[in-house]
Amino acid sequence: MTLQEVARVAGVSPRTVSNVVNGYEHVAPRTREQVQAVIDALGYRANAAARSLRTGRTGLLGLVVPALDQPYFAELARAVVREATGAGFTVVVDQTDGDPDRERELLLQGPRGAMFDGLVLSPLALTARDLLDADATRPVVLLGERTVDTAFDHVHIDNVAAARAAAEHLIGTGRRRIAAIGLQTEAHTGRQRAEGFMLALAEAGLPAHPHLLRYVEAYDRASGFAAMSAMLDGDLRPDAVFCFNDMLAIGALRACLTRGVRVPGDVAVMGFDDVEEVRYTTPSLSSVRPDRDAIARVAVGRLVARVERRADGVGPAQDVTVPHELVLRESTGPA
Amino acid sequence: MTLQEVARVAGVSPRTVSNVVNGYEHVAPRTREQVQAVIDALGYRANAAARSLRTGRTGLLGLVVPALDQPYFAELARAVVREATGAGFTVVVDQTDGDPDRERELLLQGPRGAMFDGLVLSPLALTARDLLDADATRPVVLLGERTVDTAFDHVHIDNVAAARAAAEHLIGTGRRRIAAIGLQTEAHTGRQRAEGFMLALAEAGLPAHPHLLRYVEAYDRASGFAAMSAMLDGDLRPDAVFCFNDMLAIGALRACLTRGVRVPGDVAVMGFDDVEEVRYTTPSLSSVRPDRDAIARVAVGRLVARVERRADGVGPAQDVTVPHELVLRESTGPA
DNA sequence: TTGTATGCGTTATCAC
DNA sequence: GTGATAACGCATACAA
Repeated sequence: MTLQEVARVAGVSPRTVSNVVNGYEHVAPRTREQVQAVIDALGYRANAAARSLRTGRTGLLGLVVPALDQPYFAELARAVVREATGAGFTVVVDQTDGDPDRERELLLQGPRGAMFDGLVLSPLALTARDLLDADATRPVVLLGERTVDTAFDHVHIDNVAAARAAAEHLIGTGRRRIAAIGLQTEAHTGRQRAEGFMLALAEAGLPAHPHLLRYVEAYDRASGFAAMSAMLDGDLRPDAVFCFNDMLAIGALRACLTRGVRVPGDVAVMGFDDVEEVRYTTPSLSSVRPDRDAIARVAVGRLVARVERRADGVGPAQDVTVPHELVLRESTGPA
Repeated sequence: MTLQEVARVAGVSPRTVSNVVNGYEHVAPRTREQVQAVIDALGYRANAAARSLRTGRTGLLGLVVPALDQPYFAELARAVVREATGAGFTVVVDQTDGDPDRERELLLQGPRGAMFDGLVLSPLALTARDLLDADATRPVVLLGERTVDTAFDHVHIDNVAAARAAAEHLIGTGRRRIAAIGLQTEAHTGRQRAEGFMLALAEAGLPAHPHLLRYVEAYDRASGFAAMSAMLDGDLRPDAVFCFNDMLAIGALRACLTRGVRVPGDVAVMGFDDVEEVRYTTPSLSSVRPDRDAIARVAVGRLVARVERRADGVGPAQDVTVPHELVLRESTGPA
């Protein structure tokens, strides 16, 4: 079932059928009607491969995340797919498991990468070097702050300010031995949240005891559980803990309850991301809520603008900060 | 950068370059070496659209699920993406939100033209009529039991047996007023799990009190919370509740704890799906674990076999049952 | 083992 | 406003 056949049946040229299919304006209403009737009758669908070959575009956007089964990325993916669909694009989701090679390969349009018109990349392990070396031929939007002067658009929340606000809230409710779980040596996110946390402590004149600063390998429940358990088994017990994402916080919460440590009575727990799950833990978790819909909207918007070479799609890389807010629930006690 | 140019630079014909690119066997080692060198030097990458147009295949598999931010589907998606990647395919994930029209549309043709070589579809609202009418031109694997004689492969667990085993376990620990949350009038999954539940009750000579049989609109935490709350506010309090998925169970758990109802002391709670999340609730949730990896492996395997027209990829539709197991944790008390 | 030539289905460039 | 026709880049039937 090709455009040619439709043209033959409708008694017009392929050109005219193409015009109808693509909603070209200058087609006689009567002609359009007749052609459309034939299209419907024959159930004709344009061949995506042929169209791509001809136009050089695929209608595919890539979304690259560390892992789809992490609730934050699953929720983000949902939002991105919705946005892209609205803009007439289809989303291909790729998982990297934080493998730098895979992230790099996708950034540089490896085997699969060549297929996309554009890419939303949530890098976990990409270095400044990678970003500077990257000479991508297609538009790329990076999620996360712009740490180095690249040609890529960036979309992010203000992680430093968000973490600082979270820590300030804990301090404001009278907590004094405040711990942090989720520090990382490399990853930008972990470093920025640590920075905000430290700023709040310094500002309040509180010490940052090494025992209360916990590095983790991964931002998952198991790591949060392990880190909190280790902390509770030590001599210096925190009276509050700020976890750099919700999964860590859920693991930490479980560690507390398992040991009979009351939350928020003995320890206040604060998470980050505000995934759906934290509303249903017991106690429910306070968290920092990035405006996920805004992230998806802006990221897809920038990408589509560049792919379609719209007026707002040319020019230098943009750096967009979207809002976040502190969501207070039971785990941090009454304000 | 086309295959033609590579051929010109290498001083061979396009045919030879194509042979090298596609790993065709009968190429002189020396020729292969030289051509490969040119390919590397020029950074040549085959044009996916042209290849698709020529071969009629895209290397894309579609995965259609109700919603990516439901943990079960996120975890399933992750497994499917991993399997497909291993088989040299890329996965496009689509969400239907349980919209029958979208499911039907995707079953029949997929978005943006028939871009997929095959489809894994997890239907929520598709009717027998839809499946019988469907005259898909591409291979489709349906997740969920084969309720009507279609031409599609099916992959599923034995929902009736699984639900029955779960209920039997609750009965075996001495519970007598056993409730179920998650009944549905249409969806097959809900009906099959209800059937298994009822069988276990009947077998034990226990009544199925209407107050303890809860229908829900959606399989999410909020619905579980609402259903359990309503039940606890009534006169007949259950001493156990079997929720037809983990999200319902998490909502139910939260409802119990909010009201001071002890779990598992006053009420035992059992979930279904065994998503990562239920290991970290307090108390941790017992659940039925479908072998998700097996589901993904079989589904992608069947699909790829048919797409590649392998020996095991022809012939009538297959119906594959994969294993499940009961995972006992704190919420159902000691066995 | 490798070269030549053709066509996949579409859109775009020219005419009319 | 519409028709004829030429690419787009690749894989393969057929030839050599």
